[in-house]
Amino acid sequence: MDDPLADLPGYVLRRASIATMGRLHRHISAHDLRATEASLILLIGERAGLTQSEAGRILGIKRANMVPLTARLEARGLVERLQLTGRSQELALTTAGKLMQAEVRASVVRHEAEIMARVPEALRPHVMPILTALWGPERDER
Amino acid sequence: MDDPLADLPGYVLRRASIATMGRLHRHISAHDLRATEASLILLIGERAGLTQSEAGRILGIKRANMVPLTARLEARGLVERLQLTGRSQELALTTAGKLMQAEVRASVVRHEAEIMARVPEALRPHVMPILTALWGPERDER
DNA sequence: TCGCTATGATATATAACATAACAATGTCGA
DNA sequence: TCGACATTGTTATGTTATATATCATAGCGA
Repeated sequence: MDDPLADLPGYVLRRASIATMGRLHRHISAHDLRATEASLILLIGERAGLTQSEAGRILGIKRANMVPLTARLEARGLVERLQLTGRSQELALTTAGKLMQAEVRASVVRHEAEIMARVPEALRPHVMPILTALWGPERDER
Repeated sequence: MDDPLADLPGYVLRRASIATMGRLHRHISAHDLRATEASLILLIGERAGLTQSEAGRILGIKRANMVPLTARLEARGLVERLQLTGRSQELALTTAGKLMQAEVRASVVRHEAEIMARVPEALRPHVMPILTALWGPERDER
């Protein structure tokens, strides 16, 4: 097919991300979870006691969009909201949630291994530094 | 904030893609174009005579979703559809479309330079090989 | 105490993607 | 040659992840 845009880093980055997300979906759809849901479960598992807004800030999800997200996970009995003060609430995994988190983590580990396997071995050490640099805030480089 | 998922290549890839798309948007919104529209204009400019379905196949956009996309660009006088045979139609840039394509290309070139500028110089040669590898085999099937 | 801000929530809009069906039109093999 | 099949463009519709604006309430700082 020979895509004439294939020499544009931004374009290829986007295509790589879409392709990778598709592969991730194949892994975690077995748990009937979406990528955002899986990321929230992993985050809460790693940092119990987070507030809903804090979690959104870390994952780059707006406060308003966190509501249906956590509501779904709560409805499935994976996450519970503990009233912290009057207005904010801690997120925590239920027992079922912790089980799910372990399974998701295993799936993700497999997925991440598959990602790295696509990259020629000599380039693998450079993957994270490059991706992190592309993510990062403005770079104050010389 | 210290994102505990920041060591997962797939997650960082997605965040990098989102951040980069946001920066691209800042560039091309000056032309009142969305990223998909810009990519289609660039593609047609580079490969005049494409069919609507062919363009969709290259860009990874379903045939059904190409309809409103090309319709918008046609309504703005940037793209025209030439009846090729009875059922398929060539896409081509109008004169205004060619002007737009040149402007978009300039914006994209600037954007791509900014992308590479984020990466430490020593790693830059590895960016495209890595991203291309992550994009995967869907691409190199002829 | 009073005003500002943060939180969770609601309603709503949009972009980008998906699927299913359809008519019209090509193509190809028997 | 012709009939079965595949392709194209299209319409309708649904889903997911975004975004914004607004609100009541609750906590904080001056």
